[in-house]
Amino acid sequence: MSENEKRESLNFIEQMIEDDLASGKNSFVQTRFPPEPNGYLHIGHAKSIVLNFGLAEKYNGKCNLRFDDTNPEKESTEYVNAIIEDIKWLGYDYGEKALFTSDYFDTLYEYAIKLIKKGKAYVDHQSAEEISAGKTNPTIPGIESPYRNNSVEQNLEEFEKMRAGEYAEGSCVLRAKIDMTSPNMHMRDPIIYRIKKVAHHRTGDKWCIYPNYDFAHGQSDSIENVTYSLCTLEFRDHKPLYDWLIDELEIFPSKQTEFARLNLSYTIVSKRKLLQLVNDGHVAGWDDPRMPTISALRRRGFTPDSLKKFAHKVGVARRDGITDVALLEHSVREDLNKKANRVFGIQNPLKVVITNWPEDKEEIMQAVNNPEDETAGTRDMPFTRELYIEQDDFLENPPSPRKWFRLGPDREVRLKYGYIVKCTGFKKADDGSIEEIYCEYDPETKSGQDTSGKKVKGTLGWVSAKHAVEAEIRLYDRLFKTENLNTIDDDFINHLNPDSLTIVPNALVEPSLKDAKAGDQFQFERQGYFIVDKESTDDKLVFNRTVTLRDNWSKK
RNA sequence: UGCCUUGUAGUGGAAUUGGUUAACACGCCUGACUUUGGUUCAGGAGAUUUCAGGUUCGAGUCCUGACGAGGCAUCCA
Repeated sequence: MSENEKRESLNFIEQMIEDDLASGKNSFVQTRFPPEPNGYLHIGHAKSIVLNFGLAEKYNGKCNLRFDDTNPEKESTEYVNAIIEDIKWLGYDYGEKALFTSDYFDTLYEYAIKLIKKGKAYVDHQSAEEISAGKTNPTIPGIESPYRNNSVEQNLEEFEKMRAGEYAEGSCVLRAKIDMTSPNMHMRDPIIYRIKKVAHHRTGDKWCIYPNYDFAHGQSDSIENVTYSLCTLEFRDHKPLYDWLIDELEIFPSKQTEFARLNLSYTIVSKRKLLQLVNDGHVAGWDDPRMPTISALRRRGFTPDSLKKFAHKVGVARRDGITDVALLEHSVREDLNKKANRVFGIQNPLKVVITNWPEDKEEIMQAVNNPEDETAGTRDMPFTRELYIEQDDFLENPPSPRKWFRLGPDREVRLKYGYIVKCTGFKKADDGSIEEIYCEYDPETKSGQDTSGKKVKGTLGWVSAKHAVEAEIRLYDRLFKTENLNTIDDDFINHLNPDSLTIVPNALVEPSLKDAKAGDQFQFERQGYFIVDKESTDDKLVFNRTVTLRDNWSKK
């Protein structure tokens, strides 16, 4: 039971770091988060961010934010800014400024020349198809390029011509000279520089040749003295190349370690597919609250803490699996339960007339803002003759009182912070729907000063008809109806959940919400957590449902 | 039929590095409390650690083999 008994178990990366620190192999921890600015960050990136920045915090090291911007065709400043906003929102400190691989283009160019001079790189004039064909396939040795043994002088000259724009795009590339027979395809003379006569979002027209990932990433890590370069599993095969280049270049020996990317049930985590959802209009944008992007999760009402907690709960390992979204949902509930003030919101209003309540009487009831946080205080709620409750809270023919705690003919419930009322009748509309119900309140049962001794099972939320504030509520459900989207054979678009968004245009919320501002978060009692959307206006409040409350009742 | 990574309750993920009844979390099920069918609290079910051999006093951990899963053959990252 003592403190030292509950020794926290380390994940394999922490284990490695502590071993390195202990053995003196490393004396500090430097990590980096290296997004390519070609899309928005999503929940999977959040895992990586928390891992990299979290490790730096834990071991008193540093974590750089470095944009891996070596492909000008796909990258833009819009994405850079969005990524920076997300990281700041998560609350991480990346030092003085964000770094860019493009800042190292001069150095990288020098590195290429060094490699050529060592006879370890050559300019290949074969077409893309020829190069690809030369690599053959993993089961048989590749074929050497006819340009492979050109002289250092010639390669130097031609590489300079590449840089000067004298060769057409696609006409030649710089290749590392390694081993065309390697069983590892990445070692079969990988392309390290290609011609792209495209302006770069930061360096403009300065360059018409750009290094590839393999000749940029590890080198940038090295330039930044990164000790732990953490990446996802699919880069495992690049590691020998990563090491080979650092070795040949004789630069700081950063080390790559792979971990499994996050897969989430009912969720797609692929930049390409997310882009498709946006482009094809399946969602309203990158920050559509149904998206798994960080900006969308923010708009949906997820907090930085909830995402961090989630990342820690998921853990880090080397085998890839699929995490249940329920864990994400649990993480927000856990956080918001402590932070969000409680209010009453009625999605589908049903009028209740308290027939024994005087016509014009208004009584002010005091409501607790957050039972989990005493400092949150209380608020006033006007109680009047005509109220609204949730339609779902009344049933004309309810099951037995043991199964149904809410209202029905002759049933009693408490209106929270108000009185216990008994249903004495109801009126139906022509179409058979319940138009309004009639109740009598018991004056002895006022909240806080109940002298009746009555006990009721049900407690309902309500809002005074006269004081209610209109609002639009957007109910979100999972974007996809299929649990594991990694194992489907058809187009993922076929798996979209048609009911992922339900708009409730005429909801009513309690008067205290009148001045709620975008970003304010609440728990609508018995319903879920909600956040005021950015599209909310003074005329019409708009709430996004972050997540429902846990519900042990509807499951039965 | 090449190479790399990886197989532990439904899911994620530990196991003092070869040591007794295989953590913990989510989910699920009971019960208690409750002016949220929430929260909290107490408890429970659920694993022949993919399989088959082997080494050992002792194997989830080591060895061999099989099988499964994922990745690698973009002038993407």
